[in-house]
Amino acid sequence: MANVTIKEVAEYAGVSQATVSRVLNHHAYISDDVRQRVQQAMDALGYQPNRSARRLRAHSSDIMGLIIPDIQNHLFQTLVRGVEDAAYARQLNVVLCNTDDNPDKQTAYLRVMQAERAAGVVVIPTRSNDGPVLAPVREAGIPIVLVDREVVNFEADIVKADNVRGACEATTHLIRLGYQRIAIIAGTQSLTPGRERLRGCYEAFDEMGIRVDSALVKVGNFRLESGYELTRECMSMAEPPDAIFVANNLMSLGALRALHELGIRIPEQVALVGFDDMPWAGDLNPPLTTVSQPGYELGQQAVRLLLQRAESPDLPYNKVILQPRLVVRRSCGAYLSVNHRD
Amino acid sequence: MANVTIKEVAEYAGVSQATVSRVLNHHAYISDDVRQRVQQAMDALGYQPNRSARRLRAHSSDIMGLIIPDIQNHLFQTLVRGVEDAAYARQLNVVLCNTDDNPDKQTAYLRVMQAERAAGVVVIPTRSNDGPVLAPVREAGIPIVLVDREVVNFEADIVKADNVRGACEATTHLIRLGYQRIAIIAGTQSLTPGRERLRGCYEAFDEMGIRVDSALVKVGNFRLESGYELTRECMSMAEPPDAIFVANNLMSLGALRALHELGIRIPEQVALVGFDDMPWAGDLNPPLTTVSQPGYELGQQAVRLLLQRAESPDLPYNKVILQPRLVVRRSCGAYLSVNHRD
DNA sequence: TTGAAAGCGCTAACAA
DNA sequence: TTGTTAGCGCTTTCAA
Repeated sequence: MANVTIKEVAEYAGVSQATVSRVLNHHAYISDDVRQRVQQAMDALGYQPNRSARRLRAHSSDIMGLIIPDIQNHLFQTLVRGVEDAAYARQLNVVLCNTDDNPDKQTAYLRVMQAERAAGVVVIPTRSNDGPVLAPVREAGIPIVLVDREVVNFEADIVKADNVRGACEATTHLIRLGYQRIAIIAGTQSLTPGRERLRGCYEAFDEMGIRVDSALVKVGNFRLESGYELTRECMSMAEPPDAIFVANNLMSLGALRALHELGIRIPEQVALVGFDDMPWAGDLNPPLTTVSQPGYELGQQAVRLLLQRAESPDLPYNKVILQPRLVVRRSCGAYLSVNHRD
Repeated sequence: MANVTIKEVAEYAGVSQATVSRVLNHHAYISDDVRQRVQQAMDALGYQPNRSARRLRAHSSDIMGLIIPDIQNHLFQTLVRGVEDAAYARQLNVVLCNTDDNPDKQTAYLRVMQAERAAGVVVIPTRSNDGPVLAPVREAGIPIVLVDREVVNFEADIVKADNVRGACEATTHLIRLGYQRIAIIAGTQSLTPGRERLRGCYEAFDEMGIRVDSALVKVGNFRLESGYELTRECMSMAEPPDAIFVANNLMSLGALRALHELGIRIPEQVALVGFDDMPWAGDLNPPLTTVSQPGYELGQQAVRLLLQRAESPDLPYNKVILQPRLVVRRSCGAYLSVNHRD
């Protein structure tokens, strides 16, 4: 019943395998008569070409890999949608690999992609020193596009948001609102976004001529628990901050939880600004001010770069930087005077 | 540099391809001497077996498909983690396919999986009449496990939560709290969870001897916008409800947003209970009472059934039903008397 | 314990 | 316009 081969189709249609193959691949120079007979045979038998065999010949396939660190992170979810829509429009099947920020898993998935002769791979690498695992894949002829995070000693096409600018804007916003003791809960410093967002904060302080209190700069790891812990740490200081900038969405949820548990009112007692928007950020308590990254566009651009790279492997590498946007809601206190109902 | 073949390894090591293959597959009866030479050759050359070729011979592979309708839905995200962890522990690589509830995409991905000779596929089908697209895949020898949603005329292993019980508990909870006009925002009725959850509500009304006001039963489609619209509809009634049960997480976020926009206080003016928990449900405004499905366990069980099916294709089909759990927070008004701060 | 050879399903020369 | 044939990289008889 299942797994009909080209040979059987050929016999059924009374032609050679090559002819079936030609029909399959829409070759020119096939008589209508034969084409129809073959089509009918394929339909009748429920023929489905064996991809392994095809790939073995063609040394390539119509799947593309998308390797992300954490499916629970809304930014990556949006990115996935962007990649999928763009890929789907070009007849590429996206296979999603979730590494859980585990380099071993990433290596395993890269291996799979290489072995599958994927048409390309979009990667948000687990670490900045992932070059040695990425390089062989590229050398095997598989185009790679990085998203969000750079890798040392591994130049490649990359799409990312302007983290420095986003963090700088957010921090400036807080300074302008008059907060005096602004705490920074930074993310993993071995990752580009972690470093850049912290840098953005410093730039804002610099520009506004404010001295940084290093006791108020905490470095976390982009996970919820980390935001939770560091927020509690902040608020238990002798002189707690009056505002907190948190470097990603997961950590800001942690911060929110910590503040709720401590019974601290936001933004009256401490203002909060996060990085990465979430569709329900406006439904949180209070509605959360965030720096919104264009996740969907990041994904689309990644596919665009991938296809471009596949076509012209020797072009110089591209760096696409998209602009984030500060979405002001209640948690930063911007609406305190007009909208203060507590 | 890349794409070393078994032939090259064999030449390098001075043995035959067959021998290299044996080393690769950990056959018995190989001299240590040869084994070591081959190993060294593989390392030196950076050999990676070509999966397409392997699969072409073996008619199977070490990837398993996980086909989900919506990566933005937290339930499925948790499920993915459960599947991945279980699969990873058994050396299976999970490829995730996001159908966006689009039957065409689902068909495309199923085709890919079949062509890839996947070791199995875990599917949350887009529609209850997906039987005709699922059947051929199974007939091709690929085990299929359904999760969450049943398919008519397609018996298969299935893992799901006890939707009836979950919805019944939630509704009973609202009734016990004394609400008189309870609205139901139900989900897609062509899907099992949609039907079952609505049934659960009716059961609760029955058991408690309450007459259902059919004007208060609205049927949506499990999407955020749907929850939003129907909630606005409810609240604009001449006699609006004093409590709302919403049949999934996305729709409850929509409901929340609608109520916020209308300036309606929860739970004072209307109580709210959702289905499907989210990690940040406690940080919403107000903290949301939900029926929590064990997404992670659903995923793990699915993999378990899949492997069992792969081993013994002819066993009768299993139906695994896991129990949900009502997580009481503020939105249902249970804490109104003790915790009323507004 | 190892090697030679056939063949998995497909495509692409080359011939006709 | 179609068929014959070789071979992609691997595994697995069968023979040695």
